[in-house]
Formats: sequence, structure tokens, C-alpha cells
Amino acid sequence: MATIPYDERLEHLLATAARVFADQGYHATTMRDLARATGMSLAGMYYYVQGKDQLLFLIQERCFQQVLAGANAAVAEAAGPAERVTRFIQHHLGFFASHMSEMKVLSHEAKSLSGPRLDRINRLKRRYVELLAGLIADLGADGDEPRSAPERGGRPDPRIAAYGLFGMMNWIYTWYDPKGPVSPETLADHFAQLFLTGAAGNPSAVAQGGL
Amino acid sequence: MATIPYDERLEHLLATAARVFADQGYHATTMRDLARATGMSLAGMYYYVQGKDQLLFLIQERCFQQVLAGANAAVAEAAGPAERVTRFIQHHLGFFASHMSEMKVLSHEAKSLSGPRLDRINRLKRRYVELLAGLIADLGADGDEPRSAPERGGRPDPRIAAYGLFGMMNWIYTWYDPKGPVSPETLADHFAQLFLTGAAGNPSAVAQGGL
Amino acid sequence: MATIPYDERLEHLLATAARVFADQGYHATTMRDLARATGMSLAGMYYYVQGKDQLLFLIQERCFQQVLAGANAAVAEAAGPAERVTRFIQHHLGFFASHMSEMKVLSHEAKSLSGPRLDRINRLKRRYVELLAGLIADLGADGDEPRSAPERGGRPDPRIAAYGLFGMMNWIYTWYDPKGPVSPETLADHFAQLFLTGAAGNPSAVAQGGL
Amino acid sequence: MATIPYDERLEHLLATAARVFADQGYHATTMRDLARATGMSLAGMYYYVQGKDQLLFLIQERCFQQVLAGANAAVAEAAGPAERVTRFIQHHLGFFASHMSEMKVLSHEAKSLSGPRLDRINRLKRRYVELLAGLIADLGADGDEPRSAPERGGRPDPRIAAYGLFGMMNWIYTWYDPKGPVSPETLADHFAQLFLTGAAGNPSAVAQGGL
DNA sequence: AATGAATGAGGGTTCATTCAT
DNA sequence: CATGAATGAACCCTCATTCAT
Repeated sequence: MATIPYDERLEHLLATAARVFADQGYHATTMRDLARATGMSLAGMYYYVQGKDQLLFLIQERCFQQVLAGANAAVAEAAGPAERVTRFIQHHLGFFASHMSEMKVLSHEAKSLSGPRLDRINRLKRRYVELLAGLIADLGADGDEPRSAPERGGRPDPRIAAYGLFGMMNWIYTWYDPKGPVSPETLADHFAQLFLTGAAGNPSAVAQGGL
Repeated sequence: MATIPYDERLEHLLATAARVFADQGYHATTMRDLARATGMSLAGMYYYVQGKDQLLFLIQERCFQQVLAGANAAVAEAAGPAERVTRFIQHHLGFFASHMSEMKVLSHEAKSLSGPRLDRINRLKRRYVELLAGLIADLGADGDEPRSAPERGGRPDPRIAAYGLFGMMNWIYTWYDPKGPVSPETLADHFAQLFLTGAAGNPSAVAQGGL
Repeated sequence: MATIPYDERLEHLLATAARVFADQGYHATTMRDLARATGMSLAGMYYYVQGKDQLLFLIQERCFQQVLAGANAAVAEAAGPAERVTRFIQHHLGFFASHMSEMKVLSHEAKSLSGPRLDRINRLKRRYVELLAGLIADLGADGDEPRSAPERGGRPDPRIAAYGLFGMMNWIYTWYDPKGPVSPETLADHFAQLFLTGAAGNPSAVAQGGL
Repeated sequence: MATIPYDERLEHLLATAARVFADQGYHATTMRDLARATGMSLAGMYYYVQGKDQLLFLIQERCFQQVLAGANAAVAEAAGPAERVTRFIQHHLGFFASHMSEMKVLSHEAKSLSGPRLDRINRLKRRYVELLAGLIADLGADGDEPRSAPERGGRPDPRIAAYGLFGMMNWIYTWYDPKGPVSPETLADHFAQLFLTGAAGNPSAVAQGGL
């Protein structure tokens, strides 16, 4: 007779919705689909959520707050600039792998919200992007060249690099299977190395990095 | 009284649909939206296309065929392995910038088709991915290590690197404005450099990075 | 800790419901609206009332019983036929002004009930109409002409006159504000005079009417 | 094979909707009810009307425009002040009797609209009320007493009298059956006499009224 | 070659009501 | 007494699509 408490029910709803949104896409998902997937009644879901878009919003907001907090924590422990970036990548991909649905929804349904809800999410996103862009900028801060020479100086513009890295990482919802042969940690190592030292091959750096 | 020929009308429909799909998303776009945007009548569009999903299919198919052909041509002219990859990047981003809508639709609506149409598109996609993966594999082919040792050898697995690069590049539909301060060519240079030599800068910089 | 007794709670519910019904209309009012307006919980209201339509029924029944009783009392004190009609008008409008919500609900939601409940209300209504029709019939009963000659005799058919007078009076829920410049008593005087002596002006008749 | 033209279909929809709204009330009427009553499909109605509330609006607007125009025409032909009022009454009730459904909807659903649509209707209503109030004011304009002494002068305030008269007339949707024993013309005569000379009986006044 | 008119299916949401606690 | 939680039924409306013309 142990009835399930309110919070757990809501959590169940959010998790299931995230999964279905990830599978079918937000717009292609019906509230009836969610009812079926959660085992709740159609009307019953409206006791927990105001509507379909609030559902999406809650999923995105919670997810963003978690990655944001986690990233900050992960980065804090690191020693040098390069390690901070590596830690960021490790955390992002680790979180992605363990929250595949939510992260896919975050990545793929960025424009499915609107109005104040979209604003709130975008504000969170900006903070997250800023965090990574800062880390990347620091990669070359100890050097001598000024940052304002994007293509010549050797290092590309930090913002563009950040967007590039996010692209690499977020795109995995397209092809990556965390339960496949490549573990999230391995994937993170690949990406960290790729991002920091490039694909053209730079054996010594890799050896030194000890990743 | 020169009536516009069939092909031009179809082209107009496809181009407009691509734009609207890119703006609003495939599922959120109404056939009425397309009628309004094209200036055609709702029923009139069905003379040119079988339905909404064929519209999406045609957009994606044509787009893929074009990038595929273009990429092959661009790569053919190049000298060494690294230049081939660079050429690929330049072409992909150049094409992306000049076909923003179609490429966004290609990137974002990968799962919006189904059945045989999805199969056809996926087959094209596979060929395109394979092309890039091959180029990347060649980057390290001159060396001695076997490809099958992903993490140890220094260079990451070519398929993963390819997916990473595609992520970097396709993700731009999320943030990049071809009419903004960064030209597609500049962007391509950034990304090529980033992908080939990494964000940590040249070899010495890597050492300085203290990994 | 003095808990509010049952009757008071019910009364509160009925009064509030009358107000909300009057404001928004019966059909447009939600049980949730009533919960909010009363401060009770949604389910809690069902302890006092069987459902939304019983709520409407109770409001209408009580209200009708009160006007009916009040009208009988008011009429009883009067001297002549004209004064009885005047007293009826004064009472009806006075009661209307002090029970605006309930009377509006009575007037406007006459058809919102159905079945036996509607029958009961209609029976009360008929008695009330009959009462006024009788008073009006008596207005000319002292004269010589038979009642059955509606348009020739000078006086219109009493039932029609009664309906006309009710129309005049009940219609006020549409425009009248008891807290405005015209007091209910003044309004009643206007209407009594208007009904008895007409708008064309007939000072002597007013004097005769004994207002 | 004679297909019914667009306008006739719309007219049919509006007329049927008016009838059903009059019978069941606006809020209690479902679009499915209307589909059934019109013989159209549920979705088909939306080709002619934007939605349920536009349906109500169109019914009310057309009806108001018609009564307004008709009343102006009817009044124009009249000789003296009393005759103008009589003509107004005759027209209003005649129109009411021949457009029972629409006029009931007009009377009963005055608050069922909202926003700009309600504003437009209210503007029409104000013009109509103003018209009658003016006619009534003229009833005593030839006399000597100033209009500003409502209760003393013999004649009641014209606006209140107008509202009273409208109440009498509009209330008929509550009880009057145009196909019953009392013809609309007879009803109009009753009401005109009642309004002008009162129910207390004043034969001479009727003669003076010039009926 | 083109479209006005029409529709079945289904979408998100709300409502009055219940019932275990 | 009172209510949090839940639900079946229904509501308004939209959509992709068709077909007679």
C-alpha cells in the first residue's frame, strides 16, 4: 500500500518525457504518448505539469542547472588551463552519457520553447558557453601573442573554438551509444586530445598528457 | 503571359520549404505555412509534391547529393592528406554557408523521415561520413602504428574524429551567421586548424600547456 | 479553535457561488473558480453540495422563496389596487438591489437547470408571476370593461402587462448599479410611475395612482 | 448538381448557429452540436468561421446592424414624438418576432464575447439605446418642465425609461411565442400603449398619443 | 495546371467529479 | 470534516490531404 509520493511521480514523469522527447522529438510527441509511457492518465499528468511546453522547460532547466553545477565543480579541482578544459570535456561527456535523453532534448529542442521560458534557458546556456569559452581563452593566456589576432596567432578565437568543441560534444546524440564499445571516458579522452592537440598527430604531446 | 515552367515552380517550392523548415522546424511547419510562403495555393502544392514528407525528402536528397559531389571534387584537387581534410572542411562549411536552410534541415531533421525515404538518406549520409573518415585515416597512414589501437597510438580513432569534426561543423547552424563578421572562409580556416593541430597551439605550446 | 459551523459554511458557499455565477455566468464558471473564491478546497465543496447544478438550484430556490414571501408581505399592507402594484414593484426592486447576484442568476440562468430541479423552480416562478398578474388585473377590475378586450378597452392584457413589468424590472441586471446615483427606491418610483401612468406624461393619473 | 454558393452556406451556418445558441445557450453549445445541426462537418465549419466566438460575434453584429438600420427607417416616417416611440416599439418587436433566435442571442449573450469583439458590439448597442433614449426625451420636450427633475415632473428620466422599455421588449425572449395567439403587432400595440399611457388606464391619454 | 471547399483523425487542454486517506 | 490526487469524457481547434471542377 505504499503510495508513491508526489515528488517521485513528478520525477518519473519528467524522466519518461525526456526519454520520449529524445526518441520521437518534442513536436512529434503526443501527450497521449506520454500518458502511455508513464502509465499515468492523460488528465492526470496535468496535475503535475501545466502543459507540454512546461514539461520541456522543466526537463531543460533541470538538466542545464545540473551540468552547469557539475562543470563548475569539475573544473575547480583542476591544476592548469589545459587540465581544466580536459576536465570540462570529461564532465560534459560523462554527464551526457548518463543523461542521454535529457541532453539530447537540450541539444535538439533548443528552439522548441518560446517566450520567457526560452529566455530562461538561453540565459543558462549563455553561462555555460561563457564558462567553456573562458577556459579556452586561458589556454593561450600565458603565451605572448595577443588574443585579437584570430587566425594568424596559431590559436583560433576562443569563442569559435568553444562553439566548435560544443558541436563535437553535443553532436554525439546523433551517433554515440554509451553502451557500445567506446566508453564515455574513452570518448572523452579522444575528444580532449583531439581538441587540444589536433588530429594531425602530435605524439609527444599525447605522451606527456598521459591521458 | 510567359507562364513559369514546372521546374522553376518546383525549385521555388523546395527552396521556400527549406527556408521555412529551417526556421520553424519540420513538424512545426504547416502546409498552410508553405502555401503562404510560396504564394501557391494549398492544393496547388500537391501538384508538385506528393506530401509534406516527400518535400522534406527531396530537400535532403538534393542537398546531400550536392555536398557529396562537391566534396569529392574539392578533395580530388588536393595534394597531401592534411590538405585533403582541409579542403573537405572548406567545402563543407562553404556549402553550408551558401545553403544554410537546406543544411540546417539536413542536420536537424535527420530523424523526421521514416521508412524507405529515411533509408535512402541514410545511405547517402553513410557515404559522406565514410569519405571524411577515410581522409582522416590517411592523416596518420604514413606513420607506423596500426589504426586499430585507438587511444594508445597518439591519434584518435578516425571514425570518432570524423564524427567529432562533423559535429563541429554541423553544429554551426546553431550559432553561426554567414553574414556576420566571420566569413565562411575564415571559419573554415579556424576549424581546419583547430581540427588538425588543436586548440593548445603548436607543439611547443602544447608543452607549455603543461599537460 | 472555534470551527465555523456547517450552516455558515454552506451559506458562504452559496453566496460566493451566486456572486461568481452572476459575474461569469453559470456555464463559464468552474468548480475550481468557486474553490478559489470561497477559499475551500475543490473536493471540500462536495461535502456541502451534490454538484454544480445543485448549487445553482439552491441559489435559485432560496432566492425565489424569499422574493415570493417578501412580495406577499409587502402587498398585504397595501390599500388599493394601484398601491399593491406599487408595493410589489418597490419590493421587487428593493430585493433585487440587495440581492443583485442571486437575482441576476435567477434572471439570467433560467434555462441552465433541467429535469425536476427546473420544474421546481418553474413552479415557484409561476406562482410569482401569477401574483403580479392578479394585482394588475385588479387595477381595472373596479372599472366596467371586461378583461377580455385587450386592446380596445384602454388597458392591456394583465398577463402581458405583468410580463412587461417583469421585463422592465429584471432587465436591470443588465445596466443598473445599486451603488450609483439612482437609489433603488428612486428607481422603484420611476418604474411604478412609468408602469402605471406611462411615459407620455399624465400628472393627474399619478395623483390618482396615489404615489 | 447545383452546388450551393459560399455565401449561402455561411448564411446557413449563421442562422443555424443562432437557433442553437438561442435554444441551448452559447456556452452550452458545442461545435459538434452545430455540425450536427447544420449538416456540415466539424472541421468544415472552420472554413467559414474562425471559431466559436467569431460565430457569436457575426450573429450579434449582423443582427444589431439590421435592427439599427430598420429602427432608423421606421422612426423617420413618423409624425410626432409619441408616434416615433410607437414606431420604434413596433419595429423592435416586429424584428424580434421575425428574428427570434438572433435577438435572443443578442439579449442573452451580451457578455459572452470579450475583447475587441465585445467592444464593437457594445458600440452598436450604445447607438441603439441612444436612439431610443432620444425619442423618449422628445416625448416631454414640448412641455414646460425641465428634464432635469426626474421624479417630480411627472415624466421619469428618459434613459431609465428607455432601459425600462428595452427590458419590457427584450424580456419577451423569455416567454413570448410569435406563433401563439398574440401576434407581434398586437404585442407591439399593447407595449406601446403600456409604455406611453400606463397600465392604470387612461383612455384620453391614448387618444392624445395619436395612436 | 490549379484551387476552393471539405473532412477524418487527432492534438492539447479542461472539467466535474470521485475516493482513499 | 477535508483534501490531494486522479480520471473519463468532452471541448475547441488544427492538420495533411483530397477531389470536383
